[in-house]
Amino acid sequence: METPDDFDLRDFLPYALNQAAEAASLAFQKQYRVRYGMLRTEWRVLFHLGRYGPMTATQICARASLHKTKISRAVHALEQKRYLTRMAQETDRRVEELCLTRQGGIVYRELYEAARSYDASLSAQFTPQEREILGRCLHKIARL
Amino acid sequence: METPDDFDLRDFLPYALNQAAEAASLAFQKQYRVRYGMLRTEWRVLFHLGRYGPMTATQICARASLHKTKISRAVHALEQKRYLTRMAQETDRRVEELCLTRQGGIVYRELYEAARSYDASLSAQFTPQEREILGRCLHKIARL
DNA sequence: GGATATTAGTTGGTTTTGTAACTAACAACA
DNA sequence: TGTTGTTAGTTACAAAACCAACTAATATCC
Repeated sequence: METPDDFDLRDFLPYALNQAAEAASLAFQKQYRVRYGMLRTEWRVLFHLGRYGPMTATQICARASLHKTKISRAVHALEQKRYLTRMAQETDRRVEELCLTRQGGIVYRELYEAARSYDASLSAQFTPQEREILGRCLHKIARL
Repeated sequence: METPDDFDLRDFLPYALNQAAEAASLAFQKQYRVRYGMLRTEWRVLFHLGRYGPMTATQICARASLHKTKISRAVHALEQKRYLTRMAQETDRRVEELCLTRQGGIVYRELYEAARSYDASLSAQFTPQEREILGRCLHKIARL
């Protein structure tokens, strides 16, 4: 039996997801990359702290499903840029609570707005129903 | 005016796309990574040659929207593994037509089947309508 | 209390990617 | 022809990601 030739690479879900993710990330990257010299992981950490409040590296790990070495380096970089500070915990001296500085907060809010409007412009490509289904499908795949 | 707090990171399309793409890729990666020691780019090049027939590196570039250095390295690696051969063109000696070997073809067909069945298992998570919309949205975003 | 295991976070070394400069072959046109 | 420009593909170097080993603090349990 021969291989049927009806399966195009573009229809392969992991491939299609990657192409779309790359295109979307690349476009948004410009916002934080050239304006603030941030890397994607740094932006994510910044976002987490800005959006959900101070937390520890491990908590970001869990929320963002990023590896702890990535977090560690991103935190270091953000610290250098004076976007966050570490606060030693007295209850457990291994842990440091991470907290945006005033400046970090300002950058966060700017990027937050940029993210919102970028998301809106992407979402505008679709009907509300499509957008809703897209979001739901992506969540589901991410959780698999 | 305060920043409205209704925009979750998980709803940010580039983020959701990345999370989903990573989850989907990671799972399928095992197929080619551990079984054949291939990288993602290598698998893509292999797929292109197997699915669409012999072609040059530049043609793969265009089809796969991969950078030529990635292709170059992937081709080299696949050559080392004896999965493809290069055929110098007489009309233009800069160009080499890339062609799967018999072994390369066998690996391709195995991975092709693995991809099909993986895709099917992912797609089974959704209704046909959802799957259709998902695919269409992803294509659209990738082309932006 | 003290040995052992766990957890938080960092560091070092290797892989992989990204970017830009490069070589070689061809094309265009004076 | 010969100068200039373009295209195919490679290579070299820098940036980033990945993985495994590490330190330091805490928890467990005898």
